[in-house]
Amino acid sequence: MTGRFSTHLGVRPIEPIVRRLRSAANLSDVELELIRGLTERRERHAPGEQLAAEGANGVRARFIVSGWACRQRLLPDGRRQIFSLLLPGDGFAFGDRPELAAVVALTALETVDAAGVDDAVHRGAAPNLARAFAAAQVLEDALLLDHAVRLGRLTAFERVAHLLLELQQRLETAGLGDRQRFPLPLTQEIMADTLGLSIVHVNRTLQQLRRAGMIELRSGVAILLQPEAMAKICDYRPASLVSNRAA
Amino acid sequence: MTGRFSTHLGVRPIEPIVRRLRSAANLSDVELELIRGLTERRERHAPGEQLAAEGANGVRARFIVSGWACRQRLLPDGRRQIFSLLLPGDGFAFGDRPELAAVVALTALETVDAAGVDDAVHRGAAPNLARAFAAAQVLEDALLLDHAVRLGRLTAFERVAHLLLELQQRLETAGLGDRQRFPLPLTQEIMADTLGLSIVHVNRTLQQLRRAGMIELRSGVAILLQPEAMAKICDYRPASLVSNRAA
DNA sequence: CGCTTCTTTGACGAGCCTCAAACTGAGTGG
DNA sequence: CCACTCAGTTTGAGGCTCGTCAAAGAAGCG
Repeated sequence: MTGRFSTHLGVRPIEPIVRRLRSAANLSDVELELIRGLTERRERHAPGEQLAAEGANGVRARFIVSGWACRQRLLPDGRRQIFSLLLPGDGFAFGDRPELAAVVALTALETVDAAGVDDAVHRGAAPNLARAFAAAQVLEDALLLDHAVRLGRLTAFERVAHLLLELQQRLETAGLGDRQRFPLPLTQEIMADTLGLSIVHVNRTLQQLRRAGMIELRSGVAILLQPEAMAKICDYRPASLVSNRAA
Repeated sequence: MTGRFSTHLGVRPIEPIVRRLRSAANLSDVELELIRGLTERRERHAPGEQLAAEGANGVRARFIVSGWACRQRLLPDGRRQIFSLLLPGDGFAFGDRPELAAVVALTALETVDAAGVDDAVHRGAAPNLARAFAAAQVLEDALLLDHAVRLGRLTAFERVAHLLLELQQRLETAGLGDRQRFPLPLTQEIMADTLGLSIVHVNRTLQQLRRAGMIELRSGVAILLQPEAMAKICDYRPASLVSNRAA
């Protein structure tokens, strides 16, 4: 039970997508209908299922309706690096570029085909949506740079804090959490592979954050008790500030 | 003296740009002339000079003619993370997206304005160039993911080896090195800030590679004595394999 | 030749990893 | 309804990797 954050029976299941796009650009009524009308080719995926292979071409664009996924790469010896977490409202495989990382479901997942929307945008038929997509792309790039800083120059403590703040912000934008509480359906192994740490060390670092009175974690829900203090510690600056100003 | 690799008095100074673009798509004669005709607004920059600020909008597109630069971010306490090294033939500030990282000269640098080329591509006036730019963009993204793996999941030894292999490959593509030898005008501090390591540890890791008989470093020139063995150790896979197939 | 920047070395300590095992909680089947 | 299982979390012990501090060489440059 994830309580108010349950994602599998949302009354308006498409809403996270709408909220995300609207945060980037004002959409026309026609464009809104285009998004809200996305019901074709809705699919369910089990945790661990691969939605797109690394190097794949021509994958159809999809939005994530509920559940979490990630973009990742595996090394031959089993080491894994997760590049980004994909939340409800996020999309992948837009544009016709090859996939540079595998897309994998982390939880039970619901996705919907967005090839039509992708086409409309590239045909020039949806200028506001095009702007929203461009902004989303900039945001994604910015998040990847943030991630590189985390991996290269932050301590374990800072990395965990920084990631939690990023997730809080993104989920709030998608309408799935508030300033303090948000769903966090990740195992510590997933966090470890995201943050470039071992499982054990992630566990100990989370305990540090708890003992410091900064966070609470219970049954898939995270609570940030002192978001400002956390942001100061790890120099967190909301990446979306960039994207909102994209012409 | 960097010998045969000297970059400051090249007979055909634009050639690295041409070679890079040609490796991604076949250019028409008109497009080639467009590139070779780039002589306006040629500029020199001293090491450390900032060519674009983080968050800046509307920066004019430029190609690097000679010298090395990087994209980077600084933390308030002075820590630095370098996201990518920009080599002769590379460009930056293409498209009208905000700069997500500062662009800074690492050596004496020569650049040339490419706003005209950028415009031509976006007006649809240079379809092959457009394809080359798209491929370059994919390659850049792929390199950033490689970088994230390096930072998150490779050991110091693997990181250094992986970076050297990447640079060998990119410089060979630009016509500035061969399978074994290439110019490496980086201080160990720059490598450290690229690889998420301390200067001291980079130094000791380079010595390890030397003692293992894998590399030689002398006065700004790197020699890979066993590129295949190195590639195996750090699971290096040439990122450009992806980009060459971009539609 | 003297300065500065860069590289190298040593000593030491901290952060993070590995191995191993106990604990918890949510199914699942008898 | 209660073992049983399995995935995930937590704890402990020990050690390696990597960082910090400090200072001594080297190398480039005016």
